[in-house]
Formats: sequence, C-alpha cells, structure tokens
Amino acid sequence: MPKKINYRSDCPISSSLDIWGDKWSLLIIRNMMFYDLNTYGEFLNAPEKIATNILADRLLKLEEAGLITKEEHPESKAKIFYKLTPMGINLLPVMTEISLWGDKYFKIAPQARALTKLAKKDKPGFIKSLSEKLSNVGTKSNR
Amino acid sequence: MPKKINYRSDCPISSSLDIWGDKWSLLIIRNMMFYDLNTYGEFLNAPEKIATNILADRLLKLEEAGLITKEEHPESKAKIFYKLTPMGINLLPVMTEISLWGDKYFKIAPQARALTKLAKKDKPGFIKSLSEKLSNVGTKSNR
DNA sequence: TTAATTACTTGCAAAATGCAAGTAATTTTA
DNA sequence: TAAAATTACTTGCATTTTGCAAGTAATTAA
Repeated sequence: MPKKINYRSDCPISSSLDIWGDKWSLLIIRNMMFYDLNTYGEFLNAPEKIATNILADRLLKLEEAGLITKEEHPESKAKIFYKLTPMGINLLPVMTEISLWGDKYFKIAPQARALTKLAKKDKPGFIKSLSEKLSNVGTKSNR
Repeated sequence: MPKKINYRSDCPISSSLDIWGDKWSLLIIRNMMFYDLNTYGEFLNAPEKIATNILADRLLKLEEAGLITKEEHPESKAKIFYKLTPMGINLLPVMTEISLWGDKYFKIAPQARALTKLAKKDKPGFIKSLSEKLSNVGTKSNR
C-alpha cells in the first residue's frame, strides 16, 4: 500500500520538495524527459550510477505521486516501460530552468550543452516541442 | 575548511542537485527570496520547522557553494544578516517554476497563492522586479 | 547586573543511503 | 530444447544523514 506523504506546509515549493526533493528523483525524470531512457536498466546505466534499491524505491514513489506510470514494453515482456504522466511532463519548465541555471555555473558535457543551447534560443518552443513529443511516447502513432 | 563537492556527472541538473538537491536548501532560499527572511531565527520560525543543526549545516553549505553570504545585521551585532548572492538570485526562474508547478497540484496557503498569482499574470515582470529588489537587499539605498 | 536573545554546537537515536549479493520471470544462445 | 543471459527487482548490512533535545558563548534588554 502507498505510504502517505506528510506535507510539511501548504507552500508549493515545500510540497514539491516533499515529492521529488532528493538527489535522485529529478535525475530519473531527466532521463525520461531529455534522453529517451525508459527502462530500469537504462536508468541504472546513467552516468550518476544510482543504486538498484534506491532506483526501485524512487520509481515506486514517483509512480505513487502520479509523475510516472509503468506500461508494458513494446519490444519485450521482460522489460517495463516507464513514462511520464502529464503531471510529470509539466515539470518541463522546472527542469529547463534548472538546466539553464546549472549550465551557467558548472562544467557541462557537450550532450547536455546541446540541449541548453536549444532552450536558450527559444525557450517556449523548446518546452512545447518536447512536451508534445513526451505526450506521444509509447503511443501507437509514435511507433 | 570547505568540504569539496564531488559532482556526480557533467550534467547541469545533476550538478545543481549536488548543491541544493535536498529537502531544506531551497526552503532557506525561498525564505530569503519571497518572504524577506534573513536571519537564523527567522529561518527557524518558518512553518516547516527545520532542526537547528540542519539549518546551520545548510547555511554553511550554501555559503560555500556561493549562493548566499553572511553580512552584519543593520540593527544588531547579535544577529547575522544572510543574503542571496547573484548566483542565488539567479535561481528565481527555477523557484518561480517550482512554485507554479506546485500551485497546480497541491493545497496552497493564501500567502503563497498571492505570489503565484502575480507570477502567472506576468512571469518576466515578476522575476525582474523581485530580482532587482533582491539585488538591493541590505544596501544603503535600501535603508 | 541579571535575564533574554541570538547563532550556533554536541550527543545520540532513527531514518535514509549505498554496496554486494541474491531471486524470479523472461529471452537469447548453443 | 536446455542452459546461459537479461531484466527488474529484493535483501542484508555498514555507513551516512537527519532529527530531537540539551547545551554554550556572544550580544542585548530589563
């Protein structure tokens, strides 16, 4: 059964952090959002090297919070296809601003730089096109 | 001596989380950014009730990361006036988007709602005016 | 001159994290 | 078609982080 979340206050920032305010949750979302990674194994292979038990825990919590859903993988019954819900996709502006802020102050790999460059050039367009793409992930029209 | 941060990867999101990716750091920043709270005691009184040792730890880490600075309080030598650096002020777009996202999905207090309402009406104006205000916090022209 | 206030520190229990080694259901290979 | 991989986890345990309660030293107020 889903463990109930105790929100610390009625502040939108505080409540947001109660859901995804840790070192790993937003990285899982980043993987789905910007890098088309959608399986447990793909998440494990991301450069930050999340531990298997933490990954399992975060996937469950993100699912319970309504940010992601489990679906059957189009190519294999042994795999699970994780995808963002509309609530998860709506984190795009947050994730984009974090990327732009981080881009300003940290050493960044070329792959990530390519994304922030796009976001800088046309932020609303970047968000809109990615949002539409993510809405179609795993749908028939997409395969 | 400042403990060196081990960045997990060269991703702007990952590196950002390495700095402020926990349940408390952004709440301290929120207090300075949106509610004109600038002392240890004021941070302790915020509704989320941070523990004293955690607060001291986060203030140090945020200072070492370059997001905040300690200054002498204009009214009392017993107090320390914490303020955002430009790097911290530049989190305004991130904080604003988090607020708007949280506003969409959680129960929100009227005080916070007033802020998100302003941000929704004119996002660039909201960020610009707050940014200018924060740049003047603790300056002579401001007193 | 004594009592508050302010910004912390310290000690310890509880919770979260991280690592290594399983396991069960598929899928691929020989 | 049987054995070896793959995949998505779980489990046990050590380490780290968090949270609570109770200090403490430097101001400030009574």
